[in-house]
Amino acid sequence: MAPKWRELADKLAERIRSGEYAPGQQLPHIRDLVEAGEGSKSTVHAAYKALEAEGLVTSSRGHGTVVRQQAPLKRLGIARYDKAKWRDGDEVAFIADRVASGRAYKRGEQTQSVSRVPAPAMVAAAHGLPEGAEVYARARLVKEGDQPTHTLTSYYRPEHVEGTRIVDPAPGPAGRGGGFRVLYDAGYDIDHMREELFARIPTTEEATLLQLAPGEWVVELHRTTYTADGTVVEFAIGIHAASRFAWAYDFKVPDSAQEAKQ
Amino acid sequence: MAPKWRELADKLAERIRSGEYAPGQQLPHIRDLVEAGEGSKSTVHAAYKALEAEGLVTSSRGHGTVVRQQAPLKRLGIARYDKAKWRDGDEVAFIADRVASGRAYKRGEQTQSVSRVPAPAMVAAAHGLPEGAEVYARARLVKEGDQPTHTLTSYYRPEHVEGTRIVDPAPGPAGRGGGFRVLYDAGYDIDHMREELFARIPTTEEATLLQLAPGEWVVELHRTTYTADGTVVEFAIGIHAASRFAWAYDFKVPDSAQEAKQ
DNA sequence: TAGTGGTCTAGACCACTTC
DNA sequence: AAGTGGTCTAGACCACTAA
Repeated sequence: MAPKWRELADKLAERIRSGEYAPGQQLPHIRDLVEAGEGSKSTVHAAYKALEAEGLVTSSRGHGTVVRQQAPLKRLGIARYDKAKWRDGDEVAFIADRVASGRAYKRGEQTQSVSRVPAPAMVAAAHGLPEGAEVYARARLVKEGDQPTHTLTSYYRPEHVEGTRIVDPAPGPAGRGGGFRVLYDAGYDIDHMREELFARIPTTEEATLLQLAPGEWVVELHRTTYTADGTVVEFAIGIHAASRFAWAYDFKVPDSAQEAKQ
Repeated sequence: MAPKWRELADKLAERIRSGEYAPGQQLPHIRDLVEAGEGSKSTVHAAYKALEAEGLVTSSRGHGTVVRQQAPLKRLGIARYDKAKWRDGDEVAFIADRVASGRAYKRGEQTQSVSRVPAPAMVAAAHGLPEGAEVYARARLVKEGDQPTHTLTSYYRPEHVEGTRIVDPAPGPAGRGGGFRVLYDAGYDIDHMREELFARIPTTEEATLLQLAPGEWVVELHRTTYTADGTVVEFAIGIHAASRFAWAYDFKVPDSAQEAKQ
């Protein structure tokens, strides 16, 4: 026998999924359900809290409890890094994504700050630097309208970017074409990348910054960008609201026996 | 001012992270903390429930509340599909992963069932079949010792696998070399793949099957496998406990302008 | 001011495990 | 039987929002 609060939560969840309670619509008030004999206030509240943790509703004092509308997944493929976009045109990679998905770019959807900092251990390892060596950190918070979707912090070696637009802490994308274009103009043509991703529980700062629903996880993405000779020119860490993104990768099936013959 | 239960949870979380409460160790009993003036039983319980949702502890009736030990992340790179492993040797891809990570393969760590079913919409789309067309589904539950880590269900077109070992519902990997080897022997040499992944809340069945901690998310992976001529020979859906895996991908930066010239 | 969700208490009782 | 976490209640009070 499942607990009473769990049964109530499941009943409401079922009605939400069936569309009986539509996105944006108010759920019954807690006190009404108490009145209706669904349990004490604590019990009904526990059910509502479970629904909130499951991402189905959001509650706020004074307002009530409303069914969340799920933003559609944003699909990220490696095509978002297409050189044609940032080298030949003047789109920034992440803006190109938006154009492709039919959303207009709005000013102010990205805030940026640049600073010179001692490299955290992971950054130092990626760049092959001693821990604590100084690097430039370019931190962005990207929004979709009012809603923050992810942070992205790029770390550069000073000798690669000193004197370029990247170091200029003006807001907005790092000039025409973004960071890759700046590196390109400085003689560092990016060639290949490695992305590593995993999901985890957000820190409280991340939960606040990204306005995460209670219980929502984040996906942390590590991107290492290389030139053709294997030099690391950028290491970036992104923190994404887990419910808003999907990633896709295409690759050849490796064959180490074949490579050995060549 | 944060709620009392939140403050208590944060205090305990801090002690866990600092190592004061080591993995496997018991946390103070709820009634003891009530005695110590940390609040009423409900309040202390709320704090413990939050810690459980955050994956820091597990509680069970009769036993108590102990600090969880986090299994280390298992890193999945595309090297796990290396043809040399399953074509020339007799390792199955997922077993090769374990060998690489120093874990021994134990019999019974994978359960398998094969059935002929109408294709779900997503599977039909991937295979280019009409919805409801029949396909073979090979479902596995993979464990690490006693702990389930992920499910993986492969869908094949009947004409590709009819009469092969794949259709034989015997337990264990699909014979020497696994599913890819069987396809290879049947004349379908796999060439490239597409993987798509996203995080979501588990269904209640998944939470039970994978023994997920309350609040833990899953990562759903869609793998489409092609031969050189673009034929889809396998579409697989994996459900992973989100806290246990990391994925890595290496790729060239695309350049559509360059490709157009070629 | 009235109405919303959120917190907290004290205590009863339940479910499960160990002795 | 004793001890653990989990559920539930009734009611008081708090924090926030809207009219």
